[in-house]
Amino acid sequence: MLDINMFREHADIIRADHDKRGLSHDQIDEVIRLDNNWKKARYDADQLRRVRNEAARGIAEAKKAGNDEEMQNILAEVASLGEQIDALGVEADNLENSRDELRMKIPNILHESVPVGENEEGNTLHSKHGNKKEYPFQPKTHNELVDQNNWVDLPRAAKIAGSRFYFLKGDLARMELALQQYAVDFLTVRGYTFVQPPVMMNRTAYEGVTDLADFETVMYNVQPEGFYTIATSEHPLTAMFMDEVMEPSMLPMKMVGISPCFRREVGAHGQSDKGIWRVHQFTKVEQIIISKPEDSWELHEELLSNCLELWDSMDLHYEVVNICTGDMGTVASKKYDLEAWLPGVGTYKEVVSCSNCTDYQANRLRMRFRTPDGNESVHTLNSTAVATSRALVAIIEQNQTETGDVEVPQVLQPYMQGQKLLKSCNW
RNA sequence: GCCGAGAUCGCAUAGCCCGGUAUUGCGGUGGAUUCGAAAUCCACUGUCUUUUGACGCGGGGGUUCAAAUCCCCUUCUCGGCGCCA
Repeated sequence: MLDINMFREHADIIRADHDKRGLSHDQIDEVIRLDNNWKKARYDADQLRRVRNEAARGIAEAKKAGNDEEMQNILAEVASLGEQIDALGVEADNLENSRDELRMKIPNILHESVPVGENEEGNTLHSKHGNKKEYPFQPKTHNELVDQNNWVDLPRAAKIAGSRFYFLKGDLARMELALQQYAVDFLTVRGYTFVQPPVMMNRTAYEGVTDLADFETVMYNVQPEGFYTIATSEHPLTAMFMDEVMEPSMLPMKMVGISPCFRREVGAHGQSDKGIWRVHQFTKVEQIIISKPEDSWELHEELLSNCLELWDSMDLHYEVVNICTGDMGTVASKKYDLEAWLPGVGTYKEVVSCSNCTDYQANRLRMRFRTPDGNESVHTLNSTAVATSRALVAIIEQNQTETGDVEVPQVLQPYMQGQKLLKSCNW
């Protein structure tokens, strides 16, 4: 959510941003109109409250002085004031709610380096990494490889849960665990604090970190308590400091989180998403930073460079793309994606997303830090380190041999008792 | 799950019984003093606002001219009992 002062003082900046995104100015104008009406209603209510407060003080004094007649006089004067104040107060609240409901839908201001484009076609190549290996045979898809080795059981998962769930078995499951440990260790030595968050959140906290539409299409609602299962540990880790004023000495706060991630994936269908690529549950190791505004762009590059080093260390081939205006969500101001090469499928596909959300989440969550001139909103940043299911797909396809075996990346071998090849599961 | 006690400004605290301008300490910022520092002293230190104005005592509702204070609901914390991986 953008600061209300942006609408009052710098509406031109928001309008210019909407032009870049190809959006009309209607919503901006409506927020400004509602804000003006709210200010007026509030002013009127404040004036009536003032009259009432003055009367209340008068009554208190008259009572103290034992002047009963004076007290009765004042009481008669303010008899109907309460109702008027309530009516104006309700009007002001309604205006404020409408204003903020609309304000929540207005996207973050994009960074100047974000390329302009209508959709994902407009994303620009930032850099290429690793070797695009040549295979002296026709590379198989990850789906063919996991079937051949019995590493994934989709039909039985569908039987006991539903489609897009999976059992991960044997050595592939062990490599999944190795990936988690490796990524956590990798970031811990770089000064990030390991945090395991709750995997469910209440509605209020969740509204602070996500697009409202996500409640219908992404999150599971857990009854009877009404919790929402998290779609990523970004959400609990960012909301962790909701409603708090942080000490500047705590910033930047760097965390590495791990959690299962739950996604309903409403509306997702199609052959290309078969298997474990797009699923309802996976594990993700995530980087989170809460920083002062002046540090966030440098730290955004740090998050990216952590990803590059991590993925390079596993000897994988991938590209980094700079997400364009038309492909950006509402929350991020700038976003890089890592797209790994899948030789079996023959395309690059998204495995990491690295965003600077500036003060957009912090404004909703009321997360501030202390400065000599008052409290200021912090900036929040997040980046995948590894989403294990997708990293597994990239490793399986890129490290396959002619016989359908998969080589374990060297850096993961210590987490698997030195094992160099994944063994098939025999059932 | 049951019973009891709590939640007050960044932190810690007073006020609550008995309704009438939110107390004090710490921390922070600025200033005085100093060659400089420590110590000391002074001021400021919740939010909003076109306001010598309004709001603010976990959240929501009620009673009242007036609620931190009284009543109801709710969340969380602590203690006791129960259950439990």
